[in-house]
Amino acid sequence: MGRPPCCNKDGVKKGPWTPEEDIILVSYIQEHGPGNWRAVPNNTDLLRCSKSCRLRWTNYLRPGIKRGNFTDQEEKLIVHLQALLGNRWAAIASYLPERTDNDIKNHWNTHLKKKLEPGCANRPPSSRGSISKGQWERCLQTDIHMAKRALCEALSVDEEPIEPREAKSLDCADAPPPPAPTTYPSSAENISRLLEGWMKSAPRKCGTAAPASSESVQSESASSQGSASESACNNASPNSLSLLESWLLEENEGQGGGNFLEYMAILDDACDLF
DNA sequence: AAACAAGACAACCGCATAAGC
DNA sequence: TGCTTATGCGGTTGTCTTGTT
Repeated sequence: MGRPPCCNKDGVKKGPWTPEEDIILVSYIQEHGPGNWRAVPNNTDLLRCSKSCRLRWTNYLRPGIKRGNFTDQEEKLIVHLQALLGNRWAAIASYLPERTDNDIKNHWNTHLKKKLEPGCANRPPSSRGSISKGQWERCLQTDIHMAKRALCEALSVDEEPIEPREAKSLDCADAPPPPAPTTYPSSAENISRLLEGWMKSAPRKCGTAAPASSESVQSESASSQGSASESACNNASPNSLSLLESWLLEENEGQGGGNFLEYMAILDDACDLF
């Protein structure tokens, strides 16, 4: 179908969000909860379309979002998940609950893709057009061992980089963090301040502390879309990753198979996306 | 110090699909 | 059952920041 009618309306504001707009949006969600985005511009003074509101919330304002540097481990995980799943950023993001799909996509396009391009060893299964659902599911099942090894690499912080040529580029986790941006839209601290008051009064869903800073928060998902954030909420930690880690840990200790079925379930979830 | 280039990231656009009627 | 609308997702663009000359 076409675009939502709201985006065709005249007078819909575009461009960067202002602090005032953020506050309005956060206040509304505080009161009504996320979801029903259509109602947001109607019930507030926001001159934004519903999509814009949803994106602003999910990509920037939502509690539990980790911003800033991607760790070496996160980068490896993204690289391997991208190799497995292709450019299905929402699916990849579900394995990194503190990161948004947009964030992962941006990081991939600006950092990781360039690092991998020379060899193209981690070619994704191109696009959804070139492979059928059934084929892809079979591929995924057939390549389960490859996936396991890849994730093993991804979760092993001490291991060598995936490819020798990445050695230089993937070591940014040790680099000092870049200076915090100072302008409003880029400042996580501003958002933290913005949310601080709200989080103090917001009902605790996960029993985690309110985010004093966006770097330290646990995911308190109020997101409507969120298998990712909901799962993070339920476990107070990225459960998928924990399962993988524990499974791989057992595997490495020669007790493999214990959590394999659970991991298969995770991969089944990934398959459900096709 | 100014101009330019490159990088980084927030936001938008359009398509696909689920949901409701 | 088909149509309309809302939402989610991925690709792309625009803008701001930072680095270099």
